[in-house]
Amino acid sequence: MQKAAIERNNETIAAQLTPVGRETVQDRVYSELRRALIGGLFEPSQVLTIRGLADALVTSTMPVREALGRLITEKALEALPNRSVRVPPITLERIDDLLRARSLIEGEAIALAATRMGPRQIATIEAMLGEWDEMRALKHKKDIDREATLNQSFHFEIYRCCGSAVLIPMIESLWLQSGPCIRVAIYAFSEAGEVDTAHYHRRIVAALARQDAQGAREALVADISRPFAFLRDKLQSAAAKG
Amino acid sequence: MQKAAIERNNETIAAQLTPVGRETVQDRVYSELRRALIGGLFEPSQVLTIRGLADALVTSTMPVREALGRLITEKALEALPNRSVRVPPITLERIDDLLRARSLIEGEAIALAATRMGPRQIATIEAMLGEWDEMRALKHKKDIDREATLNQSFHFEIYRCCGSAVLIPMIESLWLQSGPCIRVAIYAFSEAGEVDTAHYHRRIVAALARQDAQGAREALVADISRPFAFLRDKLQSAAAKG
DNA sequence: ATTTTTGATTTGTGATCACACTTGCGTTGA
DNA sequence: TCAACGCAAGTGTGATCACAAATCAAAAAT
Repeated sequence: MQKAAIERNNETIAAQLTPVGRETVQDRVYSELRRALIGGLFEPSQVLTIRGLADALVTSTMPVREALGRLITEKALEALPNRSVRVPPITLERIDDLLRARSLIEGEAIALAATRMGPRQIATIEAMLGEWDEMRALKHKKDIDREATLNQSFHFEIYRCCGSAVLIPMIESLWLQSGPCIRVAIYAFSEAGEVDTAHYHRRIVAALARQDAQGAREALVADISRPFAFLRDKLQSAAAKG
Repeated sequence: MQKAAIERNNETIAAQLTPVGRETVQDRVYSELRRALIGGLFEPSQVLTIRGLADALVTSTMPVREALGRLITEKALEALPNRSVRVPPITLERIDDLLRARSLIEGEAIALAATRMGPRQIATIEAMLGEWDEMRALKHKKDIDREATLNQSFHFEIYRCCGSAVLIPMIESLWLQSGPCIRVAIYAFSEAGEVDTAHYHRRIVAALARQDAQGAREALVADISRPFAFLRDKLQSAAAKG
């Protein structure tokens, strides 16, 4: 009985191989739609059809309809009484509502993270700061997508440190809901002279580095408030006109 | 052209008829599973199968699998790597995590509601208080289900007044997640000499009646903390033994 | 006696089909 | 000219089937 030897051999193999994983089609569809939603690829009020998405994603309707159902329950999409689904329209109340919820929950998450982040984690997000500057220096025009992705990574790298398995999915849901709104604001931002986002991120990192929970919370709220405030003004002036 | 007359006739009919609604099977399955989860009919760590539930609910697998998918995304259920689904197990960290999130979000919701509830709404929840006392007086033994239902109605009647379409679904998700845990505590409660829940509810109503947002928040946190604290102790002593 | 292997059953996933409802457009009627 | 009707294309929902992976139990091997 070479049980120990076999065991040891298996462990050696396991150490060299990387798990292949078994992602379902539905998972891929869901992830793809999430990415599109957070990235603002869909416009508010846009109607989505199961067969249309299935064609676009080159699958059958089955994975798509389940993914849509999931997105509807987290309020990333909206089920109309006609049984068609659309991305929720932007309203003034919704903007304020989303900002309030995000300030509350993401504020709490970063406050928790402030007391739990070690030098290792601080270094990670500082590196992202550098990456950000670098990207800005090159000043590529179409990097608005990369900017959004980096911004997302920066925030969630912090939130992950809050140590709450309950808060993080809620934050993801909030990003999903505010994605289509935010993107509208971001586009407008880059046209109207742009503010330095990196400045806000630096304030956040500074507060986290000195473990200042309250300071981090305030810096974060300032950061996420900007696009919402911008969007709010835009909507109000549009309402005044029309 | 009797257009006006026809219009009037149609309105008369519409006033007498009640909309029939068009609830799908999937919606019914979803609601039923939600009810079971919040009510704690499923035990933590219990594994659920699609075909098993479909048989129990007397439908095909299709509506069930979509409902399960939705419940998984809101963390009411958990997808194992084996692709089977179970109700999440209770751990100490999870209990603390859930209590913190609920205090934060439901606390905010009740604080908002405190400034928005009119005499009409106050009267409604006061009536529920009376209903509660009445039920207690009869002292039916098996009314633990009704108690839970009434408790739920009481809380959500308040939350509905916070005027946030974003916070309420999150609170529902939190109840869904803590349902299985809470029920364990409630059962233990009713065996170990029970505390007067109505007392806590009265404190909440009193604070709301005088529009005391901070007082209402504190009273609410005290209310929802009890079962969690109880469960926490129970789990710790069990861990000390085992 | 313990472990491994083999085979049968169960389970989740995806595809396809049938049906009912909605929508859009062209025709018919006043 | 315009509203009402009717037909056709499109869409969501539910049922059923095929298949692969997991689970479990009995049999075989060590």
